[in-house]
Amino acid sequence: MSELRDAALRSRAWPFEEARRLLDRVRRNPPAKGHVLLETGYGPSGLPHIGTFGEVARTTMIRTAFEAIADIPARLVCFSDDLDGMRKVPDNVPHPEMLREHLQRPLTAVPDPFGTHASFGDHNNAMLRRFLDTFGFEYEFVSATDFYRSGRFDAVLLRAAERYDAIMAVMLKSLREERQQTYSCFLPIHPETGRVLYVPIRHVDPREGSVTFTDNRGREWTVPVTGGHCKLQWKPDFGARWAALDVDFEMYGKDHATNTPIYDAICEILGGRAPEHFVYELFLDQHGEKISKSKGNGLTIDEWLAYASRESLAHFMFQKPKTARRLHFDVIPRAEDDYHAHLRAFTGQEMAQRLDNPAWHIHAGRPPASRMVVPYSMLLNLASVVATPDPARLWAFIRRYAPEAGPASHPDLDAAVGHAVAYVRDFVLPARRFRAAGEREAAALADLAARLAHWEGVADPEALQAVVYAVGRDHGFEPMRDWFRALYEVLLGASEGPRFGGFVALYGIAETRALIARALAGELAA
RNA sequence: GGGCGGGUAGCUCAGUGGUAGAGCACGUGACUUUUAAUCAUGUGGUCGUGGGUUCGAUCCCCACCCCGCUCACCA
Repeated sequence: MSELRDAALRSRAWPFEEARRLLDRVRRNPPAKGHVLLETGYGPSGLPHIGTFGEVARTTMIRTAFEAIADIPARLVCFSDDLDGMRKVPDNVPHPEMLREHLQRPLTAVPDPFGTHASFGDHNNAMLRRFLDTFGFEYEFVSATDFYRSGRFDAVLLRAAERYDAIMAVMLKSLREERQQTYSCFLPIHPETGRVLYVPIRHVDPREGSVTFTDNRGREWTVPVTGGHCKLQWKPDFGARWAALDVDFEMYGKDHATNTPIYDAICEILGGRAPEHFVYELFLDQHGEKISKSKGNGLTIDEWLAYASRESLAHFMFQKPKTARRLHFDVIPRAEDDYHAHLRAFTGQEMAQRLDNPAWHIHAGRPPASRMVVPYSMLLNLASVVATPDPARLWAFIRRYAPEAGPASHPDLDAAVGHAVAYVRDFVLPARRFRAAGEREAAALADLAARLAHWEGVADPEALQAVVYAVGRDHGFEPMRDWFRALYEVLLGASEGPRFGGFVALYGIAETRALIARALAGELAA
């Protein structure tokens, strides 16, 4: 047995814990399909959110761990429930009035409000795939609409018609009396309106494989359960899908946890074997409230990626999936720095430690070397005080600490510089409040500009600092701090800032004079 | 009511059956000139409560307390 496998079989990292459960499962009962199938589900009623990403990232980590300990291949299916009826119009998409006309129709039957895809469901599916591809996940995408219409689901749907009573017995037990009256596991799609109907089923014909119902205008219809003419209610849909695909593993958030026995029972009624489960905790916002699409709290994937690396997000997802964790802007810098700390630690670690290292799981066992010689939290600080949206200026500061560093040789650091200046652009610069200079301050500023105009030689930070200080002294500032405060408030729009000589050296003497001129002309405070 | 998670330094959180950790914050020093964006260093915790297992428990087991989430209509 290899050193890796030996250590992996004993690792306490959660992906290995899960992988071992999966391995036990297939040892007892090897899958006829010759591989292990992991599934993640996606509801394309809105844009993919960070939880969807997390589910795929975590499932992929388990898959990677499984492949390290088993000789059976593992596949990952990303299943989009796009035959689901659109229950409400999302409030963050264009043309809501158009969408309103298509309520209750399958998402793949609703026109794309963005006008770029064949349907709204296709659009959202494409968004999901774009995100997954950006991260380099290996997966097979399956559309529920295709799955139903292509007939791949038919055998299980026919069995559901045969065992309708058994399914209903499981379902009704979980429902209140009121809902029991109208419940059916089959949701017929109206042949004329194309809407997914939540109507009582009057008759199920297992031999014909059809269901009969009455629509809201009193007309009676009989439609096949197969071929996409009927959809299954979501709980039976889960179990039926597991049975049809022979799914071995699926994780979901704890809001689904109570339903596990129901999903499993349906799966078994339909001849399947219930997969292994993993219930993860939900994400909270900075106030400890659950993150939900409708509330719009928490972070989007795009927001995270605007201010930190993909790997830092993967690192966040690796951490403690069974603990409810806060997901908001403040956790980003730490995620980035922790990720790089683990990359650095990896090199000197024994195999057992490596398998517990998040970097192993983020990079499928082969993490790169970190070139992040300046911590991201420091970069943010630095970018904030310099208040520059220009990566080159930030790089000039970085070279004071790390002269050997550069954008080409340190791509991860360069990316972090880009993220830090994005942060400055989006949060620091808009918060700046410039004020006009007072009379004495204006005179001192004009004096400083004049002395800078006569500057010769290199822009030495210490020499420039001496000039700045001399100007303050000559104009009678007491305490001297008032002079520096004035510089920051008038020129930089903040009450604190960098050591000013150093700032002038890096910002540029001519540029500083231009900045003073604009301030004295009242352009900054305006 | 069922299920799940958390309770460790002032704050946010790591962590391990063998003397308790980080970041931030705070204190001090490095600069004869505001500030820290740097470096060094220090203060700081009966690891929720009570019991059990153990040579030894913050960690494992049991009970309890507090906080939060989640499910019960829909997905």
